[in-house]
Amino acid sequence: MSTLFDLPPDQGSHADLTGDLNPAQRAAVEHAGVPLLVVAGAGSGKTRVLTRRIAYLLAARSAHPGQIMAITFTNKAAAEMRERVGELVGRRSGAMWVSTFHSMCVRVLRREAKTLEMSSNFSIYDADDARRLLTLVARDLDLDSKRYQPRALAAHISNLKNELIDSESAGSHATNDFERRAAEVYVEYQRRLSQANAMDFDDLIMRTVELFQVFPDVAEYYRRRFRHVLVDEYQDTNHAQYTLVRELVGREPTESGVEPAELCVVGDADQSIYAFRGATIRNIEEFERDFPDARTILLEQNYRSTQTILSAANAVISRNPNRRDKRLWTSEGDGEKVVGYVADNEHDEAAFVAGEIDELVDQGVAKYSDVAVFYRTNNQSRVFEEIFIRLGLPYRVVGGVRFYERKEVRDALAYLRVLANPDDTVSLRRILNVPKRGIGDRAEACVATHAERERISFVSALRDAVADKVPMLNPRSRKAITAFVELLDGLYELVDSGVEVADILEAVLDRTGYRAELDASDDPQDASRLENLDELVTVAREFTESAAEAAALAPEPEADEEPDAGVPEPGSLPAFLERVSLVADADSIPESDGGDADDDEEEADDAGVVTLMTVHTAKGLEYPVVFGTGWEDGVFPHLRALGEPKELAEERRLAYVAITRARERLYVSRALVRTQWGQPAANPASRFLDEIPAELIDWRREAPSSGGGGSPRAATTWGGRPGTGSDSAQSRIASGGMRTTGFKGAGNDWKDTVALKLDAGDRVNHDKYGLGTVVSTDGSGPRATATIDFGTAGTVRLMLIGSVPMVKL
DNA sequence: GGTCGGTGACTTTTT
DNA sequence: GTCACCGACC
Repeated sequence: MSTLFDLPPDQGSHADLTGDLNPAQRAAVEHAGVPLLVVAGAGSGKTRVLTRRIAYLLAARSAHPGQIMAITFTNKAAAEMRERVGELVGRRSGAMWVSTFHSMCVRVLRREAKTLEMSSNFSIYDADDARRLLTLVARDLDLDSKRYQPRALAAHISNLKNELIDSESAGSHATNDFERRAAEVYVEYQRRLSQANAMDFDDLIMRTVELFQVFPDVAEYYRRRFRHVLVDEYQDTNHAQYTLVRELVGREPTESGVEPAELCVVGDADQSIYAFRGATIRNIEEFERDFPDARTILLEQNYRSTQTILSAANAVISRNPNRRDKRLWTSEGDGEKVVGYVADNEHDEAAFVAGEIDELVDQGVAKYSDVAVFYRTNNQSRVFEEIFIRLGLPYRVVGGVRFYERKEVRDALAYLRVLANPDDTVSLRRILNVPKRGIGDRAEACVATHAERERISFVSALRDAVADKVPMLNPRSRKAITAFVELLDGLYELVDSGVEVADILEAVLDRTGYRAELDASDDPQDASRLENLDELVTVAREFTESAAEAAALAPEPEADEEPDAGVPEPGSLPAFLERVSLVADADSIPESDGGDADDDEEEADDAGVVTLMTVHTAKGLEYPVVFGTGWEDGVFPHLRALGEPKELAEERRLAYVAITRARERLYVSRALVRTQWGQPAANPASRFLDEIPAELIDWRREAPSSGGGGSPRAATTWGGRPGTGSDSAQSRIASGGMRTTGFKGAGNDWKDTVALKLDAGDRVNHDKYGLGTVVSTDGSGPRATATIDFGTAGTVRLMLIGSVPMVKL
């Protein structure tokens, strides 16, 4: 870049890009040179900074669009960035790579397939495919499916891949029996993947890193090309993604003199909530160590929420140990207090939420679409749905089983995948007998054994079966297989003759009898399956159409840009499959601010619908009114996190995410008793509730203060000191646990110790439920629970953590 | 080869 | 409570 123009003194177009930014934002946009970390608190305008920075690179620093690579985690984020950059710089944005980690890797891998000695039309296996393959592998290795559950194996192998540990070296990293066996599974799993010409999600990243590391000239090509690398949500990167970024940027000039690219990462360690998927907060925390001359800019001014909401969020997150201090603030004033509510049970809680929404809407304070209800786990949506339906309150649940995870959709896609990649054994075996056509486990095993023995693919083995070359196969099965192979061949002909995806899909559904079977059924679920399949056909139809439109107005290819080799032709079957593999995002989230939402599927009136989702799903979104529900120890924070300081810290970040989604009004609620796993459980108040300063909360309803209907026994059995009589202290008492009024540090304080040791048969007296007998106990340490029969008061499962309002007799 | 009933486990999930 | 998987039956 010419130094002459590095610091343009006064140009109007640059001022447009930075004039309305606060000083920190402007610094982040204008920064040049050393690696830059932008620590962007919730609602601090991070997307704005990223998009402005890209536009600024073009306008003020004479960067070329083709030199820019911006990486996100979700397709939604990528699409939003692409759109907003497009608004700033116009069609030039077409030459940038703005994509997710995974699609960027797929693009590279398809281009460089030859180098890796693989075919560029590889299938992409998602978690479900991976699990199926692992089930096959584990079975073939004679592993006990209880001890070596495919889920656990999948998780372990995924972790290894995230750490860039390949199958050959996994064995030497194993520290126990499970890991040693898993390493064997890993080896065989990789072999089968490669045989199936497939990669799983984690492979996409790992193989790209490997490509860059093993072939420095390939790495140099991309390094020379991408002079600016921007990474969004940096706190969510795992080790493999981190390494990928490093390889892409480079540390020092290459032998032929290519300087490292300019790196800008944006993230917020406090919003890291995907550690369970391998994300490591270390990457953002150690950025300055990884890039020793790096610069860090903090964005703390918030443009979303009231100061009350921000203060609540700050107070909660500040309990996390070892964090970089950061305090969100706003110039917009305090706003409403947080509203708290203690419900008797989850139905009562849902009724409160529904009633409150109703009132807000009646008073004209909010529209339905302004409101979101958050919960920790998907199953908690049920009780809200029940009452919303009863009251006729329009709502929509986001998440849960997603469109592309539905069985019928996956079946249909498996057919398409087999048609695009006949070696895709997992998909082939999935549809072998779907719909039922008389090819059972036994026949499948014969074919599989034959394939293994002859070292041929599963499809070839099927053809051998037709030619009667597969031993032990009974004639009936052979006939069924012959019919199946003929069916496939008919479909292959369609593909070869260039029929468009939607029509191939229609042919699959008709010729296989899949649609006919659902048509004939009177199960209402099958009716909705049919609808989903129709929807899939529509998606395919639109995919081809929009590819055709895009081709018509595509920007001129850049001079230095050769066409991407190996990348599927737009609109084609392989392109469609790639799209649906990498975009598992069909359930669109209703817009909170109405306005620019596409109203295609808006059935309700213009007031929109209430949105229900998990806190995880809510990340990155914002709503004027937020209901945070189920704030109970054992629910949120989740039971599994209670004894683990690290997991507890992640739950607290989740609470921080939940709170900071709210713009104007925040509600937090909990239930004294909640049915979990079919049994009522009395959970204490979430410790996160205690962490919100009492003066910020307006308790609409508190727990009964004197132990409810039970005996008037004194509080001599617990270790805490008597309550101070303040609002929040009272609410703590009745919940089944008095808490200290003073705050303790995060992590392992007295709350995490078991107060009461119980065994089946013990008699107890509980302050609320009275006399009871312990039926059973479960879990240990901080997860200990006891199921207790209180006679007429019912049978209740209680947590034994912290101070329990109960004595052993 | 297909179907029914019992057993056990059960977070969160951007791709 | 519910879903997925396995083993016993038809």
